Amino acid sequence: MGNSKLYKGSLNTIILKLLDEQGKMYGYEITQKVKALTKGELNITEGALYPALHKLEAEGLLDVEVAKVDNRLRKYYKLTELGEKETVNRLADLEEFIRSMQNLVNPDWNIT
Amino acid sequence: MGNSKLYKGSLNTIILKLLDEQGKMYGYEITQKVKALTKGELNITEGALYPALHKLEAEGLLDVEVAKVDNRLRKYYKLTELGEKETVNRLADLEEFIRSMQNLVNPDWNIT
DNA sequence: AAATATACATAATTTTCTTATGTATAAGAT
DNA sequence: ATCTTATACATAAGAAAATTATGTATATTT
Repeated sequence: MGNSKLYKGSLNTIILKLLDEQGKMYGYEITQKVKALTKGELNITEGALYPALHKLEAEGLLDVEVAKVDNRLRKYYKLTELGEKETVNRLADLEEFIRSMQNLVNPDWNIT
Repeated sequence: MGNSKLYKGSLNTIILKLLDEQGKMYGYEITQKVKALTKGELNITEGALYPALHKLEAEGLLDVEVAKVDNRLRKYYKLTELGEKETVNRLADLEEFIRSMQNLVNPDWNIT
């Protein structure tokens, strides 16, 4: 579980990537999705997620839409046009970073 | 270049891995090696490196040996026995983290 | 002679998390 | 019926780990 502390710096990009894929998501949904996709490896804490969403919104990368489901509040986020452009860049950076890390840590891995 | 900000949390493991490979290295050498291995992608700043080395030494994972080459100071670091054990664990964690990130960011990549 | 490279170090600041705490509703378990 | 867990948001305090700026000193290249 030591891994939960290793994703620093990439949370924003993960959020953008998921929203790009899924169209729109709400916060809690994002935490569950990441948990599922990583088989429990990455657990995004609420204390990290919500401030991150607010910041991305403030930067103009996300739009928010409030909904009420089962008498409970949900805030659906989706990419703005600017957000879509930024997603491409940040994703490219993250992918390059991942490749670099692999090269350092395990040059034997083949990525195809 | 945006990448230089993305390696948070993994610097210690990178240092340990390199020392495991190379036997012993000094600080400046580590920065150059990482730069070379990643083709300029990852640039470890001195403000990050030296405190990291000192901390690893304080934790008992590294031993230091001072040398003078060309009238200039060098501090060679190498893994202690404890350091070697820790390297195995942290490297496994980092590899798992990298795989998780790949799954999130680019599930199409095949790692063989 | 000046600029760049080598080689260390630390302090101030910023970024980005974790942990703790709070509110509120719904669903499942005892 | 009550307690626990899940859903769903939020923020504040603190810690961790970087960046940036600054400092010292020697060697090499221009």
